Amino acid sequence: MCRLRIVLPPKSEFSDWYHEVIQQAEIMDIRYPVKGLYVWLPFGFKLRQLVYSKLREILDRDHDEVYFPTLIPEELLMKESEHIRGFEDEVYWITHGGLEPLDVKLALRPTSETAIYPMFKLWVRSHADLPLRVYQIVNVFRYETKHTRPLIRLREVTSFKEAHTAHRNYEEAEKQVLNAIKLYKEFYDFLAIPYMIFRRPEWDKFPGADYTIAFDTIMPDGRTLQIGTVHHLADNFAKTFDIKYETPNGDHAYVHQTCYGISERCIASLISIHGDDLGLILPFDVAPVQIVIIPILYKGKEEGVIELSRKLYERLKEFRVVLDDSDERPGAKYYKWELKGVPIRFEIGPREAENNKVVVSFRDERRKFSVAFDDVTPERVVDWGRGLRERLRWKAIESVREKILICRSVEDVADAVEKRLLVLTYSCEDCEREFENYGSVLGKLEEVPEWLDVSLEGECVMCGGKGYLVGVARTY
RNA sequence: GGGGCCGUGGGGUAGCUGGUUAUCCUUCCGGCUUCGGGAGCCGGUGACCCGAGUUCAAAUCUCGGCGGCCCCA
Repeated sequence: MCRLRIVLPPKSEFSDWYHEVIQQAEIMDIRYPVKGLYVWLPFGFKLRQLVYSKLREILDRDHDEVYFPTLIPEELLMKESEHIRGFEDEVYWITHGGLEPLDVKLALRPTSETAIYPMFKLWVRSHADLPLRVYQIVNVFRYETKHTRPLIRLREVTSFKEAHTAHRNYEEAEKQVLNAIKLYKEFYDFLAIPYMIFRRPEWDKFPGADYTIAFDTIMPDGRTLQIGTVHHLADNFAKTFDIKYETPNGDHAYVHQTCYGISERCIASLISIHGDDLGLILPFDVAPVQIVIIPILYKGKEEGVIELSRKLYERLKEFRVVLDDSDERPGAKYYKWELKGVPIRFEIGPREAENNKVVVSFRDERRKFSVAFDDVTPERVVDWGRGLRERLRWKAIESVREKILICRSVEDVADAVEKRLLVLTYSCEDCEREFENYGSVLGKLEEVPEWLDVSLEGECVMCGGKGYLVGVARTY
């Protein structure tokens, strides 16, 4: 009698699923008529705000938030030669003011090093000004020519959190790199997203950096997604932008810098890794709607049901809770709020009203159980939220783990990458680049995740020499 | 970087070897009725991507632009 309407493609068809879920769950409207630019819808923007306020909270402990201009004059952008070589083919240029051609072309920032560091030169005078740690959350522009995808490959990255720091020497900057990694771990653990940390190969590091550390996660189709990067810049930019400080004994020295960033790809991974065939599954802390209460109204028995629903609503007001008394039928409401990833649902019908109970269902498990109304306290709800995050975390780790294969021979590598697995194998420095023939080389694994059992060192599968663990995969 | 496919109401589509009022589903709006996993009935709003060309006549054919999707490197 009730025809099952298929609204989402199954998650096993990941590309289609992703495309649809982003629209249907009202994360983004992807119909904006410029390639690579998308509109954040209210629900998606709320999710963004909740996720980024966690990121802010983490950074605010020892960084200051700032805001630099979007436009960078050509001369500054071009100053660091290696840096600009990495970006020049994807910079947007402003060439006119009204009808007048501009004397100085202005770039829409592809990232902000060249905007920020000339100011660092002015700000840093003595060793007492160091360390200097700032961050901003801004849009950046890149003229992508390949496939653009909402939240993943954009021409306007709308939510780029970039941090920039300056230190007295290489070692202190390196400590900051480790600190940044720690902060990013905390952030992704909070989102229950598994990650692996790689040191990018020389040819793939950030243009102008001494080295680059990257966070990668694995999407449901087996391709990896880079969801965070940390760069040690040494004194490369300091020399270019002449950022010097006076040491305690009166000498002058160049600062050593780091920068590190996270973009809305964190939202892409959040959606992709936890979601299922019915839509989003969001951790309790970042869900725009944390709780939905659905009254089940029978003719003539509405009063008690509405009364108990309101009472529950009042009691849980400190959370983001919706009492859905619209005139859709209960089943339709269940599907709607499941699509939107609401972690906890309460159902209240005549049976519950009569016995002072409520029916509870968690988004990830979908089984229902009955609880006495008086037992539904805010503390209990927080507890349920914690439990849900743990379950999500383990489920995510499982799904990532089964997409990793440890390979002991070159043939296995080729085969596994073809099957969309993330390959971990051993390589020495000389042979590392050879693996580019099979997929993208993610670099040297910096540390073994607690959920993976593998040794960081072994024999290079190419030449038999002393090797370290490297990742090879298809990437986004 | 190379190749292929496609643009029709808000979403998904039929029509495309040119010819009357552009098909169906869904969404949306109004009404009735119903409500324990996507109810039903009645009524209504709403579309041929843009530009040029061919033609008596273009959603339909040709070219260009813009936009989207897929495959390979």
